Amino acid sequence: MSQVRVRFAPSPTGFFHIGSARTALFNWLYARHTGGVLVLRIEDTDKERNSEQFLNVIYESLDWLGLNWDEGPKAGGNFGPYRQSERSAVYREYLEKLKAAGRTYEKDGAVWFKLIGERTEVFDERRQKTVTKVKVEPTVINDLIRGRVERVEDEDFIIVRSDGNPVFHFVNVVDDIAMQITHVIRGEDHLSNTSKHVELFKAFGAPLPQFAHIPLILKQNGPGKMSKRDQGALIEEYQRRGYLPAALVNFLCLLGWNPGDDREKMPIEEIIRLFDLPGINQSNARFDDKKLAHMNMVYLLGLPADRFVERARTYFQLHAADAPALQAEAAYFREVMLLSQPKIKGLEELPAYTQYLFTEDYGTDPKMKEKVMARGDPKARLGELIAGLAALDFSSDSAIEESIKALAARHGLGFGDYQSVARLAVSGTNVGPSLTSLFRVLGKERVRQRLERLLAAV
RNA sequence: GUCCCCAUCGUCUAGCCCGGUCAGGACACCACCCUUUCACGGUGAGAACCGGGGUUCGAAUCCCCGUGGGGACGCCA
Repeated sequence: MSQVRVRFAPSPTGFFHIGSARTALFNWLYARHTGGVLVLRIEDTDKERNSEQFLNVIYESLDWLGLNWDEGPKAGGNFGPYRQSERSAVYREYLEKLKAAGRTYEKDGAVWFKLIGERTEVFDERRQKTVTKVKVEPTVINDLIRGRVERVEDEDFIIVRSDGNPVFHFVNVVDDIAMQITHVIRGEDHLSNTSKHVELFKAFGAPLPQFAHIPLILKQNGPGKMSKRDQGALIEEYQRRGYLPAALVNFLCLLGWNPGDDREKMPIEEIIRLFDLPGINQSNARFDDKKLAHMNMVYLLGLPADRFVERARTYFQLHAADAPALQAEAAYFREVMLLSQPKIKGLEELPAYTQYLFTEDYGTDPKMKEKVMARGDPKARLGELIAGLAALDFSSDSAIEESIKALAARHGLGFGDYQSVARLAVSGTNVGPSLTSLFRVLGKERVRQRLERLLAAV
């Protein structure tokens, strides 16, 4: 059995979105699973829409997701060039083959591919024009995911535009032949096109690759497939929001594929081991950002301390470069981040979640303040805390807890009686790490200042 | 409109191929527990075989027809 060769063939005409990412991912998984080769081919035959900027988005997104390619731009290979805009010579050569075989003709300045069979003129209501139908045998494709699919391709189609540029169907097939692609793994939106492609393969006398049409990702709200304009569709958005690429990849794997049991969070090596084309679902999947967010949290929770701190710092640098957090000592920054790691769902919560730990200029949640001040005698508690502060043992979380409990006991109270007002004083809010951790991290002096400031304000 | 694909909780899905399970898990939602706030976590609840025929002792599972969803029908890819 010869080596598997698959390709991911994006067109740099838009941003890189979730659907493209999953197609790339499934090709990558299959290549890695079989020990085959992943080819990256840039389909930039449409000069009007092509752009270097979009091309870089593709490279960066694949890179971020960890989907490396074995052949293609930047990687090289024996079947290049890998940008279709640089392959005109190849297309000319293949076009000559079709011409020599009598399978083309010119009309309106464009080159058409000629089907073989009896021809009749019919009026097409939808397109409001007369078209030529050709009586041909149905094209059969044995799709690895869908099984046997039969479709009749009964109209000639353009393969070279009047401006001389070849179109998608033609270059796609020519390159799959020239690059010796063995498996075509692509979105189901191409299933109907496949009959055109099969006709071309046959006209070239080339062996058919195996086809595997994967289900589409539907937009979360409203009808239809996800497009680059939809909310949450772009890969770069997740990159920007500090999502872990491993979490996104894991999530994407589970959209249309599963290991056959209940496992969800899985190391990529395990996914590669189990992944196979026939295991892919046949039905479309709706995108669910809540589940993605959950997967991201699970990965965040599982990150080793150093890696989490590193990610956190990168996030701050990207989004809050002027944040006091980045001015803080590395050890302090680390401590605050590790306090936050088990509490947050995404890195994007970090700046707001930790802001009061890096500045004295933090706001107070008015609703929270009202609530806390309305219950018990918070001013008295504040006074007691300040008076007893010098005697509190700040050496560890448990020491702080014990000494506050002791202080509370002297007044016939419990820890809880001091908690909410103390938290309000040191953080201005009611969400955050445990109070003892906040005390310890802030240190006695800053805690004193904050307690006194609140007492003075009420 | 024509052609192609698909159909299990709100969502992602297991089970289907090789008919016999209280139709399982996860996200979301709700309740309770844990708790020093907020989360995490734990327990529990509610929640699905699209409809109709057929085959069969027996159908989520096999077949047919509806219906619904999706896609394609460009000198876009």
